[in-house]
Amino acid sequence: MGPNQKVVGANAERSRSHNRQMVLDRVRLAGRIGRAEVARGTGLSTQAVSNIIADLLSDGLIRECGRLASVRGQPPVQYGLNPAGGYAVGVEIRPDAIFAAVLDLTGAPVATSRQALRAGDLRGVTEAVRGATTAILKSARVPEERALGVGIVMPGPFGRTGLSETGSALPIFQEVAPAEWFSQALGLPVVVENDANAAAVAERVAGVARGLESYAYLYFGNGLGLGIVEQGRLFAGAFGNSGEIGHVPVMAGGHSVPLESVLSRLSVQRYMQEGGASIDSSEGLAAAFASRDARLMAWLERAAEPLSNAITIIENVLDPEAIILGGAMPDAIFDHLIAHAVLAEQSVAQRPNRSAPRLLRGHSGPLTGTLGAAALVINRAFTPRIAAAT
Amino acid sequence: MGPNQKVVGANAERSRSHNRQMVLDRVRLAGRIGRAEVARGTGLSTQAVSNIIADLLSDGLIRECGRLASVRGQPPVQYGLNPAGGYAVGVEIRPDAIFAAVLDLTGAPVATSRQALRAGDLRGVTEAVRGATTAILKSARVPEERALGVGIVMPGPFGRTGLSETGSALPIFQEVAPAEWFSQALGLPVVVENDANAAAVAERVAGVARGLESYAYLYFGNGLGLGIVEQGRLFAGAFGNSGEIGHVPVMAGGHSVPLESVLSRLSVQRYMQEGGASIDSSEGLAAAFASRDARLMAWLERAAEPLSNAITIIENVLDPEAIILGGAMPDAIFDHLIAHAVLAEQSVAQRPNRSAPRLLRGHSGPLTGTLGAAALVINRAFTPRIAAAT
DNA sequence: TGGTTAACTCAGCTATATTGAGCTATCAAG
DNA sequence: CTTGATAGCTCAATATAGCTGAGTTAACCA
Repeated sequence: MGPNQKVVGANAERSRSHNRQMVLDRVRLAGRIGRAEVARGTGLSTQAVSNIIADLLSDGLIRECGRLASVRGQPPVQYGLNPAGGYAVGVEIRPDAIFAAVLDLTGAPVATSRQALRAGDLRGVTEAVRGATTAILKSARVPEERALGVGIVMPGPFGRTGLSETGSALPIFQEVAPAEWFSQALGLPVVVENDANAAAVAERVAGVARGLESYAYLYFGNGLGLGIVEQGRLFAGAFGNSGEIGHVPVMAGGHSVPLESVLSRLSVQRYMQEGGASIDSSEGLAAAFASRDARLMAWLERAAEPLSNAITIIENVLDPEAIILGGAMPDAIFDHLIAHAVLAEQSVAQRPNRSAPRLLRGHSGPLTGTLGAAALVINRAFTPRIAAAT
Repeated sequence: MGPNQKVVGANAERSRSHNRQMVLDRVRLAGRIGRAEVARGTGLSTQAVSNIIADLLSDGLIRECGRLASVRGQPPVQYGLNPAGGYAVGVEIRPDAIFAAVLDLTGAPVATSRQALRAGDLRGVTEAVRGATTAILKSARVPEERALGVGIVMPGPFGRTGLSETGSALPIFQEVAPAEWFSQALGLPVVVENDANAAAVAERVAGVARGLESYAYLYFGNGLGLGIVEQGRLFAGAFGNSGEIGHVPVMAGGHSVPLESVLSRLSVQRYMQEGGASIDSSEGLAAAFASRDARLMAWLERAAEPLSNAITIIENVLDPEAIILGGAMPDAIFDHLIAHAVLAEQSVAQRPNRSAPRLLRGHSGPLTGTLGAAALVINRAFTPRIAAAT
């Protein structure tokens, strides 16, 4: 969240940690890989890679996975991630509940939980997060030393902004820096992001963005957010509030309205309600779509143009490899939106040699944000940086 | 341009180079600074800084600038950049001419030149760039070993895109990677970017973005581009074509048109021409503005809304510290645009504790791109990275 | 069976940062 | 004017970690 990384001087120790993470990232990306190939990919000597691999093995983060039968020479010993080598907790703070999840090192979910949030004040939220964290770690039987950290997703924007009055943000964190606060309270490393960023990272850890370096994630939460990843790094903006694409004005019905008022979870719910149908669950939406509910189809019709508009903006401003659509809506609706989006012909994205489609469907469903929160931690464990968290 | 940096393994040697650049960047940023303060700022030991400073001194990149009278203790020896320690060449390739400039290490211009471009084919352009480079280095009396590199600005988008047919790009570089090509041809390190990115970097090296880490530069060239800098790094996008904000559709006169058709140098020229006045120089525009030419004022009036629109998009999607307006137009017009832009109240940018205004005027005038090209090189010399240029 | 290739290992080397002791220059208080 | 405090700086010793080059191992191929 925000500028929480600072470029820092390199020394032997930090070099090692940087290289370790780089090797780990290679292993993750490749699935299984030999040392020599890691060396070629990282620019390190085989010897250095050997030492680091030995380290990672003894830490239990990776494991041997047989040998590759190659064409010539000694067949390389393959290494892959050890799923049980580390676990990440994800916590999503919503107005009325705390969702939690545990992922293993490969990004596979191990446990999920939900508990009501009674008190919305600082102490109440902190206690609830602490409770959820210890409970889910216990229920997933994660040994203490295998807990890599906690990712927390909470509604943005962060800090004091002109949007604070909208009530979407957690006002209790306008003054307290949430990451440090929770890290202190939980005794574990903590990453805090908004839902869109978390979802974006999750797709890279284990999802459709695997192998992508630069992409954008259009996240349908209550509002509409945009998670931006470039060269493997989250784009945070100066104050950690990038990606508020929901507030961009678009034309709808002849006048200019905020994008998220016509393209978001809340928007579809309101529209359905105006039509007489009250739907407040993903299942309800999925059912309405399955039965081709007229009101829902009308909303989809109406949403197509603003969506295309948003895509044009994202493609031209950010030049991503692909745009991922996902969040708190049913799969089928995203598939429909993707199928019916009108993609501009005149666009830098309209390149003949694309490797990924311009639009992808990401993880969807009510737990997207929670799983994304945990993915933040996994991602950080794999991201090399000669930079210290503040 | 594009993904031309690759994260690479750290070793002692690369650590040193990283630290060197970090120290140099501190010195640049501070103007004059003592070793102890550099050490505190970089996280290095004073000893390490001492060694690096000695290195930089003997390389002539920095120089002693007296001592600071501090409150207590031994007054620290101050160091500052040595302007003559290195020179950067900037080359801007336009359809009909090659502009060149030389900057010293502090970013101050030392020489500029212009020569006609006869042949627009690969060989012709290459020869012209080589000619311009050697000529201007000679005329500025830069010793060979003091030439840091060449920054080249050419119209994007780069590579094959859906926009290639628009003719704005240099088609000869659709297949050849320009940076490697010119580096080979010139025997010097080469950085290639589009005009907007170059201008953005220039403001950071010596301009209004000094001290800013995350900002966006709205560049008025023939079209309209956006240079994005986050945490001191250029945001390139997946294929080096980020920032094509000119192609984003906006409402004007009741229907949707590309932003740059109502907000760009070409747009104002066309509009004036339709009104009967043919203006094709910055001086002409400045004069028209000074005399409050009715047609120009009408254009400005018409441009205000699309500009506000663009600003809203940039602020919400990128959350910059500030947005800089600049490029190939007169100062006065930018000042007018800034004064008359309507900034959304409902924006993440509307924060109470801003340090920079939301809009700034950057360098303007016909040489903005050329000077920016040279600034790219300066910037690279100061940017620490455990990453090798490809 | 012997040659070729590539992966891997071992031991010594080197580059660089850190640590701690000690020196030096300035300011402020007595 | 002396003394103490503070901060900048230097020197020498130490530690970390990656690199190099020679040697070993395991497969394939003729």
